[in-house]
Amino acid sequence: MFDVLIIHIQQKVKLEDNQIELLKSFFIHKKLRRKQYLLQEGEICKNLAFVSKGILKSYILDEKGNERISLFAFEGWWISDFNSFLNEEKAFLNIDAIEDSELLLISREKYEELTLQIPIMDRYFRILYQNSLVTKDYRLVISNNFTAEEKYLQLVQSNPEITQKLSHTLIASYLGLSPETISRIRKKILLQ
Amino acid sequence: MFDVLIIHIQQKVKLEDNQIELLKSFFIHKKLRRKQYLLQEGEICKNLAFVSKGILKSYILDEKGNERISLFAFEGWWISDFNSFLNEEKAFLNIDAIEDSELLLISREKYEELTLQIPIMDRYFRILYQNSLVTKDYRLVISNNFTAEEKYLQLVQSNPEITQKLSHTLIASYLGLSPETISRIRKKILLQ
DNA sequence: CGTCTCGTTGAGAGTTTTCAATGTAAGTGG
DNA sequence: CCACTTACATTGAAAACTCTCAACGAGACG
Repeated sequence: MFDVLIIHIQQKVKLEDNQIELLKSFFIHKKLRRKQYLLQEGEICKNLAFVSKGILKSYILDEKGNERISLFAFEGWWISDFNSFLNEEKAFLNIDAIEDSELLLISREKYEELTLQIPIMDRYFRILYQNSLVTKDYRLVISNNFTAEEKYLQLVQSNPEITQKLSHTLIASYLGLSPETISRIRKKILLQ
Repeated sequence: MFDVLIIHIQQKVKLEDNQIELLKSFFIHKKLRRKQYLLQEGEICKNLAFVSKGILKSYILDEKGNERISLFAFEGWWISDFNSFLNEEKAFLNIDAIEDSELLLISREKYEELTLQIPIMDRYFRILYQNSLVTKDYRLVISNNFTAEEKYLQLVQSNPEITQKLSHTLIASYLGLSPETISRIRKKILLQ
């Protein structure tokens, strides 16, 4: 149950056996069915979630009720409404499961306690967030400056997992494009 | 010279006096004239820079040579091409000074050493990056889903420092819009 | 005084979205 | 297992949005 998490952490920092046992005690295991919510807009995001199995997505709803996806979280990824989680403000994101999933949840208080009791977890999260920032910076540059076609091609190249496992509708939403645009781009690429 | 940095760090974690002295030894002080580069595309980004005075910007150049800004760094902010800095890959960002500035630079090796010698700096950077992720997540949602007018209004509200101190051209570039679009939005807002 | 940058405005072009229609695939309940 | 419903991908046409190009005036600076 904790294998994926422990491996993920050990790739970045070294944990002692007793630390591993202690670490496990901070988490709660949770299963999520397909389409089941982990978080809904307006709630306080109580937990940081590690995906040990499955795929989740976070998104906002636009004025017409369409999902605008901000993140896919595959196995080995963390997901939450970070602002809500850290500052106890109302979540503006929704989070739900794209397929049946399993999570390890840690609450705000436990998260704080964890980093204090196992200081090297500060290092783990520092490195995790550091890498995450690189990715987000790049996504932001792409979002602001690339055309629809460039955005799609770049995603296919840099993140095949997304384009292989997920529907075009989800991909379109993730890229901030309409499904029709994705369809037309794919057609154009195939004809070339 | 180190005041801004020390205060910034102390807001997030507690440093002992001897740690402060040790910390200072990891940094190099550097002055940058207006328009002077800190980093150019293609170089390896050797340093993480803390802005103790002034304003810097990071940007890519599009195919026509236009600057597409990814970040403004005001006093008390960090700036770098994070991917290049961490992974020693070629920088895809340029960084230069918008006005005469003063920086505190720390190299990759010193950064590593710093976190090892003063472990609480892992915590500082963890919290720093954590907050930065919240901001970037939000920027990404806006970039993908908001109209030009919504982007501008949101920036004015949430980040008045940018709209007060910087030219419309710079703001346009930061938002991924043309200067003409910003001009038209401003006109429309004034008429309302 | 001349030069350069910046902000504004107009017109036209290009890109992407929206709306509507259709066919297909997938999921659900009897 | 089949009928029904729902979701997904595609296509066309029109609308909306934003950019590009060009021109102009104002202000900063040497």
